[in-house]
Formats: sequence, C-alpha cells, structure tokens
Amino acid sequence: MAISVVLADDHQIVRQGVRALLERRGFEVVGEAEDGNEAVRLATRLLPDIAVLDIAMPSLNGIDAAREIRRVSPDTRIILLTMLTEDHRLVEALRAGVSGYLLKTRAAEDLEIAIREVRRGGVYLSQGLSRDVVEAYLNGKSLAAVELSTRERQVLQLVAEGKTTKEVASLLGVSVKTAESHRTHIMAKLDIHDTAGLVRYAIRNGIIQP
Amino acid sequence: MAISVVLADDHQIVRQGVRALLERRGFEVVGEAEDGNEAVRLATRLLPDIAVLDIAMPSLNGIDAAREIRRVSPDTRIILLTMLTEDHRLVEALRAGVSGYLLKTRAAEDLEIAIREVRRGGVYLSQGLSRDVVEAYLNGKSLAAVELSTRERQVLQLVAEGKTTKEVASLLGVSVKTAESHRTHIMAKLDIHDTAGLVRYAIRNGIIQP
DNA sequence: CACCCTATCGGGTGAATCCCTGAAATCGCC
DNA sequence: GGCGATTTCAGGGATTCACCCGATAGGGTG
Repeated sequence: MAISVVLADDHQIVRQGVRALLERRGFEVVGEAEDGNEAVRLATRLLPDIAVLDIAMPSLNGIDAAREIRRVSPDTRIILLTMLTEDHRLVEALRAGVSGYLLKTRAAEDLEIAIREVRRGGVYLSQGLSRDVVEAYLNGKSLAAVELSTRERQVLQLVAEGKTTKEVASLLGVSVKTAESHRTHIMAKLDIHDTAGLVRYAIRNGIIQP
Repeated sequence: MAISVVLADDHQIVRQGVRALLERRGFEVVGEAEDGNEAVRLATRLLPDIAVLDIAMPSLNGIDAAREIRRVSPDTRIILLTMLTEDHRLVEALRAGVSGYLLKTRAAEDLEIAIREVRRGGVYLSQGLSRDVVEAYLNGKSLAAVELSTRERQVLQLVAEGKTTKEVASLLGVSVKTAESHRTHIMAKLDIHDTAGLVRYAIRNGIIQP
C-alpha cells in the first residue's frame, strides 16, 4: 500500500509542488491544509503515515502543529519544511518530536529520501544546517551544549553591533587575541565564516535587533 | 505555439509547483533559475514570452532582475511572485516594468489568468494589494525616492549575504575596484562604516532575509 | 554647454579579518 | 584526581577591508 501523506503549507504553489513531486514517486497525498489547525484536524481524521508541514503558517505554526499531531496520531512521522536555517527552531522542532527538517531550497531533492528514512524510524536533516546542532543531536548530547557560552554570546553581540575586535577586547577588558579567539570559536561552532553571517545569525536568534 | 516561460525561485519546491501547474495548462517551461542572475542569463538566451520571478532571491532580487530582463528582452512580460503584500515593493516593481504581481498564497489560482492577461499587454495584480498604491503609481505620482541606485542595492545585497568584494565583482562581472567603489559609495550615502551595519540596514529594509 | 549622478577602473596604505598553531589558568563534574 | 569546557593569551601569514588619491564615460537636467 502506498505511503499516505498529509501536506500543510499556506502557499498553494508549494502544496502543488510537493504534491506533484510525491505523486510522481508513488506516494499518496490524502489531504492538504493551509494552516496548522487544519493540518491537525486532517491528521486526527486520516492518521497518515507522514505529515509534511511548513513552519511558517497562520493560526498555528508547523512546530506547534507537529507537537499536537504527535499527540493525536503517534504513528505519524513529521517532516518540516522551512525557508531559513534557524538553529533555535531546529532544536525546538526536534524536541517537538519531528523526524525530518528540510530546507525549501533543496526540498525537491531531499523529500523522497527523507520520507523513506523517517518511515524506517530514522531522522533526516537537510544539508546547510548548523553542523554542531545536528551532530550534538545525533550523538544524543544535550542540545544546550552546542549553544554559545556566555562570553561568546557577549562577543557575538558586540561584533554584530559593528564593533571591531579591538573595541570588543577593550570593552571586555581582555587582549585583542582573546577577543579574536572567541570570535574564531563562535565561527567554528556555528559553521559561519564571515561577519555578515554572524550578524544575520545574531538577528535570527534575538541577540541583537536589526 | 505554446507560450514559453522562464521560472526563477530559489526554492526547488516552488519551481516544481509552478512548472507542474503551467505544464498542465499547456504552457511550455523552457528554463528554470535559482537566482536572479541565472534568470537574466536564461532570458537573454531564450527570449521567453513570460518570466515568472520570485522577489526574494539570492545574488539578484526579482525586481532588479526584472529591470535587467526588460532591457535584454523587451518583449518578455514579467510576473513577480511574493510572500507578502509589501506596498513599497509593488511600486518599485511597477517602475521596473513588471506586468504581474502575485501573492504566493493564491498564485495557483491566479497564475494562468495573469499570464493570459499580461500576454495581451495588460497588467495583473493579485487581490489583497493596496488599490491606492497602484492608483498612485498609475497617476504618475512619486513616493519616497530611493536613496541607493540599482547597482548599489545589488552590491549591498551581496555584501549582506556574506560575499567578499572579490566575489561581488565576479558575480557582477566588474573589476574588484569597481565593486569596492560601490561599497564605498553605499557606506558614504548611508553613513554606515562597517559590514555589520550594512547587514542590519539590508535586513531592516527588506533587501535580504535574516 | 555645464553640472551632477552613476558606473566603471586604477594605485597605494594601513587596519582589520580569517585561519593556523600552541599553551596556560580556572571551573564544574563524575 | 582527572576530564572537558571555558577563558585567557600569543605569533605569524594570507586575505580582505576601508579609505585616500586619481581618471573616463554616459545620461539626464537646468
């Protein structure tokens, strides 16, 4: 019997794309929803094998919908689609019992692989996600471990505010080399290798305001 | 002969959805691009009847791509796809010579109608857009003048995406010195003197996503 | 035509960034 | 007590950035 899938995305175009992709590969799309609440209702009624949810949806977002679907239909495996590589979202999603986390930039390549993997009880995560977050999760380590230390967070904030390394060092009362070292560690942890990326990360994670 | 279409969106899933939709209705998708530059190259080479462009794309956004496509292929009608109803974007898009402006939430319903309308030389705008903005444009009124030139906005976008000056120069097909010069002009105009500040400005003004 | 803006390209300088290596002191934890 | 993580500090090198100076060329405006 074909694997049954429920889709939820507020953009018709995306639903159409996912549906076309899945039907071509032999999956059966048994329902479509355009927000999280509808997705939960569908999952409750249809008990699908898989639910593919966008994160950003009106009325109930994909992560909260996932949590609810896990409750009403524990055998349904959940795959999230997202625009951005938001680390804190990823952690939240994994805690909510999500089995797959795909970036829309590469969902078309990955979706079939992801579905087959999570059906076997595995977890599938797109390329492009923070290496440390993913590895820590796969190793079963505490997710807090990959978060930045207090000092690193301070440095990141100052860098994202436009301070030079020299200014950071001065403001924190340490040597320039120390500030530089923190910066290097931050970039290694986050797998981000330029200032612009650090600024975007800081904004995404609420460390500074744009 | 079928109406030829070039698609550009950085999300594979969206391209797949639009393609499936169009092919079902008898249109011919002759090319797909995943950023604005690629879209311009395709349009230059293929001279399609229609270009369907996402607004938010890396390297070159949909509006600037539209402007360029109008230049290299004046007979190509351009339809933009967007997530949000951003009024200032709409005005800018119309100025750039765009013929259609669709919200992704309803693109699946409207796209065919839009294409047939703009092929006849008309303009098609989704429901949900500000009627006032459109009328103000049609009456030739000017809203707030944009402070950065097109080229400068392109450079700013690339810088904010984390590209080095060398990469910017390469992507734009100009010398490193020219890219550097644009960057200097941007910083002078905005009175911002570090990369982090440029990134925050770009995010505040919707030039890139955090 | 003169003027200004935009876009293009160059030389040069000093600062800053990115990456590599290494190391020592402190602290929490098992 | 040892183990790991954090925080501290350092040298050196390749690259990039920010800013200084200059120039040419086209488009549009008064």
